[in-house]
Amino acid sequence: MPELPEVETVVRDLCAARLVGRRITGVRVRWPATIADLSPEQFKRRVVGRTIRAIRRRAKFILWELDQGRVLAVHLRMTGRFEVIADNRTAGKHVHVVLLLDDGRRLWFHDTRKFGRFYLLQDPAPLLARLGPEPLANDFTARRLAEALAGRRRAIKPLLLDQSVVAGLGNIYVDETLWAARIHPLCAAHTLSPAQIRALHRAMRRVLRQGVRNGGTTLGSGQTNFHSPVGGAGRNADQLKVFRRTGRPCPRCGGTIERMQVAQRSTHLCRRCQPQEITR
DNA sequence: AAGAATGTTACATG
DNA sequence: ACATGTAACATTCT
Repeated sequence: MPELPEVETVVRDLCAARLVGRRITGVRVRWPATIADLSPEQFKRRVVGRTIRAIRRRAKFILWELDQGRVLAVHLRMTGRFEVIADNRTAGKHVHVVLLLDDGRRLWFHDTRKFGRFYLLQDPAPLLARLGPEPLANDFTARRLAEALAGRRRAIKPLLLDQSVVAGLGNIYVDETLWAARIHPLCAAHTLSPAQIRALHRAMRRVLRQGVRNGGTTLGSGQTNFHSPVGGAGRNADQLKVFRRTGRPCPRCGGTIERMQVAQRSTHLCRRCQPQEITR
């Protein structure tokens, strides 16, 4: 579900819901594996009483900065989802963590597939140490992208999915970026021309910014699809050019969008716009 | 009703 | 050290 634009949308939504300044007055853990490294009891003991000082994003992590120098880093993985609850509904079976707040509201963590993780840390630096640059940061230039790709002989798609190369892209936005840059997903990174790297850089930022502007991508209508914490679906699905559009016409050239497997992920492309370079 | 699903990591092999 | 491939996590959706 969540890639950079979705996680950014979640963080903005949590901030807009005025969670900063609230104190956590209680914790319920219904699926202990969600809490990394700590027992639910240890987690509860360390979190209850803390005040939320700030909520930020790094790559696909949501960073809850608490008082006493603690940070709760949450990774949503595939189906993790926060929901701010202001009434007295009862939690459904996929709500695995509940945080009670001092203003009477609750925060639910839904996660159908149970891959999401909460890391409660004194210092998040080790967790974040291996992440590559933020693609939307002001200082992420085409030159920095070129540096990140320098000397790499791997195919470009698996490299862009690798969070230590660039942080925040996932399967949707990589396919959309490569289509926009007219680059074949199997193209070896070291064969990209400077012009292609500039195109890739521009495409990546345009595609991600559009995703953020549209409040993320919600695919289909199931429970497991992305929703921001106050319940909204993202509006970006309409803007996707190739992702899950197999067999439909390429919006740029009219060719047929194809699906192939790359790096064990389903990959969508237009072969006419994204020719595979001959690599040796 | 089999296969795929927005993510990551550990492990094996080349 | 680099690269690639597979399995695993757990459940739902098409």
